Amino acid sequence: MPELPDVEVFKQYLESTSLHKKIDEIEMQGRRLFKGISAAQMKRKLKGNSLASAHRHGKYLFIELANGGWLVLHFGMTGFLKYFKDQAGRPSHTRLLLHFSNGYHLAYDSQRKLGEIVLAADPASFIKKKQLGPDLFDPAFDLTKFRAILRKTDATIKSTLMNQKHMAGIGNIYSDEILFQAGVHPGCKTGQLADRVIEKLYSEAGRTLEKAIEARSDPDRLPSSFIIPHRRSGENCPKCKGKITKEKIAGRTSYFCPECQEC
DNA sequence: ACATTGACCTGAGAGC
DNA sequence: TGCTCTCAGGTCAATG
Repeated sequence: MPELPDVEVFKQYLESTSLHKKIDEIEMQGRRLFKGISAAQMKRKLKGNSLASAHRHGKYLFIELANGGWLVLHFGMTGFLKYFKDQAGRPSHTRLLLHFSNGYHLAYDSQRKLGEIVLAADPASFIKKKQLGPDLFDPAFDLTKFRAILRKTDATIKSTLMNQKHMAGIGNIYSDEILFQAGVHPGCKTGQLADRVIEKLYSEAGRTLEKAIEARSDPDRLPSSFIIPHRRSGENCPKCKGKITKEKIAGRTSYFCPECQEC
């Protein structure tokens, strides 16, 4: 689930529920999610502290701590946040739980433990260490920069869009959507894309991600012109009514319309 | 430089 | 119903 639009929704959710509340206690489960941090360290840092602000870069959520430092969350394939009051609301694979003094709780849940929870001095140093490319919504990430990335590589367009070192935020689902909206086949090599196709990809990437955030990244709320709600092979393409095809491209299952998408 | 594969984890859904 | 198999929206390392 958690690609750029999902994490943006998590960020807004956290901002509207969990800022500026005193953390009385924390719970941790799933050792390997907390890379290089012991439970004691995490507790020392968070207990008595509060969350001051949130920032997103690609698929990472950075949470500023009132007393300095940042909590960094990555959601892997199955992570999400939940703010709740009663125990009944506690999600079943809670890995990090913050107990606030107002009686509410914030849970980071991840069934498959493929995410990451760490502490960082600040977002910039973490982004540098991870070698993440620019966030898709960074104002400095303009068409010129996008074109330069596509011109210096010759991989499939799908893998280039998903490569977090080139640009941060796009995963398997939304790469399929962007390519569908732009009418580009996921297996095209970047070297064979015309300038005008690159422009189209750039504008559709921004538009698609914006629409996804508006729809809270919920497939049921996405425009019916999107391929995501029809992401099953054999379903009809929302544009041409042809059949949607499933194929493994760039190592990931890709859905596309062979009629509408070409190189 | 790029593609492919498997590993990391757990559970849902398909197929029998 | 119950079992087994396959697959899943992410990332990383090893291999060709």
